[in-house]
Order: sequence, then C-alpha cells, then structure tokens
Amino acid sequence: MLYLDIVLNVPVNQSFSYTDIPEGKNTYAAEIGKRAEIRFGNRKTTGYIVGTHTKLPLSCPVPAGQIKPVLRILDKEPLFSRELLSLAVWISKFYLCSVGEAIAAMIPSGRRETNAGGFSFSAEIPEKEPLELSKEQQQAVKDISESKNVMQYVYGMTGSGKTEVFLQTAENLLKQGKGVIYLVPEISLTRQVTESVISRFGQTVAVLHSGLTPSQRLSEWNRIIHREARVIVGARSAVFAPVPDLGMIIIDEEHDGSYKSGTTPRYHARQVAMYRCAKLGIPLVMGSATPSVEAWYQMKTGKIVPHLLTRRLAGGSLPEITCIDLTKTNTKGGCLSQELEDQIHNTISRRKQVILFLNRRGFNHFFRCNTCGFELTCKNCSVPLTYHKSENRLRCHYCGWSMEPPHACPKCGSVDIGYSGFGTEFVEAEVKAKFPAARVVRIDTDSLTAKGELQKKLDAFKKGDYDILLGTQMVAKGLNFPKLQLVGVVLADTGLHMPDFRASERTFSLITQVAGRAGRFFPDGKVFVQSYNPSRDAIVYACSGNSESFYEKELKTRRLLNFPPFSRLVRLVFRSPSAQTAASAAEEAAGIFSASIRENSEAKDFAVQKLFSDVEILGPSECPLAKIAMNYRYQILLRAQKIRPLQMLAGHLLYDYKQIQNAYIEIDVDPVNLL
DNA sequence: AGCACGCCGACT
DNA sequence: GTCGGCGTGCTC
Repeated sequence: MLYLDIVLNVPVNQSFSYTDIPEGKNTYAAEIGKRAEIRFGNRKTTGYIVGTHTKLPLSCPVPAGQIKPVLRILDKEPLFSRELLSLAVWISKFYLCSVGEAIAAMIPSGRRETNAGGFSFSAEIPEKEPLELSKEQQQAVKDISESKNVMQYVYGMTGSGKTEVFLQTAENLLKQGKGVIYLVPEISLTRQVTESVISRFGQTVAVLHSGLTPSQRLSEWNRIIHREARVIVGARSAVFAPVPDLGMIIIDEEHDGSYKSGTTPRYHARQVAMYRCAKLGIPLVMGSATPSVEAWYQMKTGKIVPHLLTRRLAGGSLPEITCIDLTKTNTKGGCLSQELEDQIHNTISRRKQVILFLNRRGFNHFFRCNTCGFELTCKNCSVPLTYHKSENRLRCHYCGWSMEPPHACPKCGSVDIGYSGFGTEFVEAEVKAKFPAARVVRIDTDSLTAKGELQKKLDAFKKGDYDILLGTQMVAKGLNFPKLQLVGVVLADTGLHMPDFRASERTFSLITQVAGRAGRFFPDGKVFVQSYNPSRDAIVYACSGNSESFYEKELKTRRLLNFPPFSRLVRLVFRSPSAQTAASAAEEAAGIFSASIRENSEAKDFAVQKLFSDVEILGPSECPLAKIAMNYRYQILLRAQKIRPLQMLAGHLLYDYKQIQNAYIEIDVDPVNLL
C-alpha cells in the first residue's frame, strides 16, 4: 500500500495522509510533485503530493483503516521538482503560511493544457541581431559574468541600455545550456518589453503574463519543464518558473512595488529570487534607474555589486526638469499653471506629444463642504470618496461602494459644496477645454474595462494618433514614445501625504521615472513638475537629478528613525467587523508578544537572549486605512535588527494561540505597504 | 479556508 | 414548540 503526504491550499500547516488509488483504476502514478484530487472533510479539493511512504507514518493520528484514497492523480508528470518543493517549505517558514498555500502560489492551477496561449504573435516578430554594445555595457556584461558575488545591480538612468546588458548576459548563459528568468513589473508586460526579448531569443521564450488562462499557464509551465522555453519573461510569480539548469534571475525595475505579493503568502519576488539564486550559486541581476533604498544601501555596503551605466545611448543628457511652485502660481481654479499650459501649447503646435501624469487615483477630487469643511468618506471604509463625472457618482476605491452626490452638505446643510483635488477626469475636462483642437487620450484603471485596451491606447499614442496622453502610474514605466517631448507631473505631492515611511522614496522614484520618459529620443525633452511642497527632499532631488543626495539624506532619516534598511519589520493586521474585537485582539497579541520577548531575553541560551534583546513592539494602533470593506483594522509592527526573532514571535502567535482568532490575522513579513 | 456541530433569541 | 445567529473545532 502506498501512503501519500498531501498538503492543501488551506491555512493549516500540516500534511494529510491519503492512500494511492486502488489498483486497476485508470489514472497516473502517484509521485511527489503531482496534484491529486481528494475528498477533504466532505468537500472535494486539489492537494499537492509532497511525500510517499510504503507504511502509514507514525505521526498520523488517524488509524490506517480510516485513511481515504485519493480520487485521482491529476498530472502525468510532476509539476514541481524537489528544488521547488524545498523553496515552498522555505517560503512557508519565512512568510508564515502553510506549505500548501506556498505551492498554490507557485504552480499553475490549470487542469488541461491549452496551447497557443503563450505568445501567439511570437512568430510574427523577426529575430534580431544583438545591438552593438557601448564600452560601458560591455564592461557591465563582463563584470557580471566574472563576479563571484550572487547579487549584481545594473544601475543607470532611463535610456542607458540596461535591457541590452541583461539580454547579452542571458545570451551568454543560454549558450552554456543554462536557462534564465527575466522578471518585469506586470504593467511592463506589454509588448514593449517582451518584444525585445522575443525578437532576440524567438521561440525559446515563454511569457507568463496575467492575461493567460490557468490552462494556458499550465502549458507554458510544461514548455519550461521540457526545456522548450529557456528564457522566461514574467511578473512576480514567474520567479517560481521550473527552469531546469537555471543560470540567472534578472529583476528589471527592482524598486517596483508589484514584486511584493498582496495576498498570502505575501512574498517578495526579490527575496525569493535571492534565496533561489544563493542556493543554486547563480547570479541575481537587478536593475533600475531608481533603486529601492534597501538596494542602494546594500550597494554601498558591498552586499550587492553595482554596475554603473552613466550615458544615454541616444545621446543627450537627461531632460531638464522644472519645478513649478503651485503656492505661488494662480491656476484659476484649474490644475494647470500658466507655465505648463504654455508649454503644452508650444509642444503640440510643433506636432510633438505630451504626457500629463497624475500619480494616484482616489485621494483626488473628493467631496468637501466649503462652509464647515466636512468631507464625505466611504461608509464602509474610511477613505475619501472620489467623484466620477462620467457616472455622476461618488465612489470608494477600496470597496467599490458608490452614492449619488448630495446637493447640500450632509452635516451643516450648506449648499456651498465642491469637489477639491483633481483626478484624471477633472484634468481631462480642463485639458479638453483649454486645447479643443488637441486629440486627448486618458489611461487609468477606470477607463480600462476591455482587455487589451491598454495596449491599444498605448500603440495609438505611439503611432501619433493622439497629442496628449493623461495617465496614472502605468504610463510611468518602461514605455518609449518617439514623439514625446513634454511630460507634466500635475501634482507631485499626492504620494507625500501617505502615512508610510516609504512615501518619500516612492515620490522620488516616480518623478525620476516619469522624467526619464521625456526626451528619450530628443535631447530637448522637457519635464514640468507641479507641487505645493517644492522644498521637500524627494521633489528637490528628483528635479535636480541628484540621486546620490536623495539616497544619502533618506538613509540618514531611516537610520534616525530605525526603519529599513536599518531594521526589519513584521506587520500584523487584526481585522474584524467589530472595532472592539479587532482592537482587543491586537491588544491581546501585543501582550503575548511582550511576554514571549521577556521570556526569550531571559533564556539560558545566550544566542536566543541576544536575538530577542532588541525586539520592539510598535502599536497596537489603528491602521492608516482604519476600515476596509466593513472591517476594522488594527496593526502591530514588530521591529528588530534580525528578521528571525520576529518570524518566531509571529509564528508562535499564529500556531500556538488559536483562541484570539475571533479576529482575522494577516501577517506581512518585510511589509512594503503600511496602509 | 470551508463546513459541521452546537447552544441561545424571535417567530409561524 | 422551531429557524437561525455565528463561536469553536476538525479535516487524513
């Protein structure tokens, strides 16, 4: 009799024993790495086989006679190797989830393979000869391949040719029979980035993008296992690609927040890549024009080897950035200063293109009473409601709830009400009024209902079908428009008002990234940044292009406040429909933490003592977003030099104190978002 | 996570 | 007398 250890995508960190299918049934053989359909309790689910035994394991509390057989084995061949299984075990320990949850996040869920999903138009893209590399680029390629250090960083401004360095390094490895994973932010997974990879490597490329169906994902996964695809381009989860003889992982736009998963397991692709690369002894090559503060610090301290690209390949320097102080400028109730308006006129009259950039939806264009100052916020979540002109409704960006705008202030009855702040729709109306002859296209998540619409709009803009592009985040990344000559950041401050220690870093990187879009093909590209706080470091240094000073100053602040990279954090969010329940769960957890910190720092083992000696408990406190979708949220931040004691404390709470789970607990190791 | 079991309030 | 709330506990 064959007994199988099966783990499931449930938050229970244990395996369950099942027996193999009785002889004679027509399915595949049971093996580690395959999925099995099982009856679990009284429901059917998919489990993952992580072990096999000829006898029932002694640890199994259920008598042999009551062990159920699996219903069927789903896979002909294993979907995860021992390497990936041990990666899943590591993830479950590091990010505090079950092994089953980790595996579920790693492997495709498709049942039957569907071809032609991967990249149907790959055949249409002609293979291209590699571009001639500059001296700097050649040096970077050489240094990366010769370095003994696992972590490498290609640091250089937009247009300095990082992609070519990645591609050349990848090609060298492919020639040695190695495979390569190339991670990009999801939003860059438009044709722009992937085309250059496909045109270079042709049919050996697999592209894992969010548009694939589970079945298509499964067939790409099998192409990778069978060595048909050797270069894997994909977003966050592609870091798990089952590449045989993996030779390198590339992380493009390393600073990008989308590498951190927002759901359990809340893994960071950079952290996972680091682990995988270190274990295999292969390079992890990252790149960005605006490294994360953590990466910058590691370059300074020698943990990451930097490779500098200092020159723009198309010639010319970075575009000139002008900061417009909105407190000293009359915008006449609109959002465009006279100076920016003149520049737009100028640019479109020369038949060149303009991008106007707004850095965040929500927070803009909210309802406010001009008499008593009352602001309307969501009844479910505490965030301000955003006015959407096209549907004439106020809408919450977190839970989707909407209401008809009131005609008078609900609090004081005044009819002197208005919508302050500006969203893309507001800017669009103003731009259309001021430039009636211009062809304007707006790109934001609201206006992107149909699939492929983003790509269509971007292509049209690139072709010159529009004069002005209005957009959020997504137009800031990895896009190149030959006729683009003017970029306006309508309001640079929005990000700075976020209650998050990374707000400054995000604002800096955003402005710098956006600025890099302009003048990529023309040396006289211009960037205008409008701000109510033009003296803030992030804005000053982004506008002057002085990255070195920004990072130095930011590091000083982080050191002073003991935030990463000078400490590690684990965040615990306690949520419940009752504010009282959430708050007291957080209080109770804090009590448990301080007790176990005390206990451990009095431990006989000196190493344990030391490990827990600097652990701090921040909070409990209300989350900045105190209420999301009818749930009240309280948080605790654990902080220390080392991550391990924090993981131990959180794990202890999660696995040994089931009684406080009347509130739902979310654990985030190395959180990126603290809202 | 689901889903059952189980013990206390407002209804035909 | 039942229907149903969601607290607790289990799933091989």
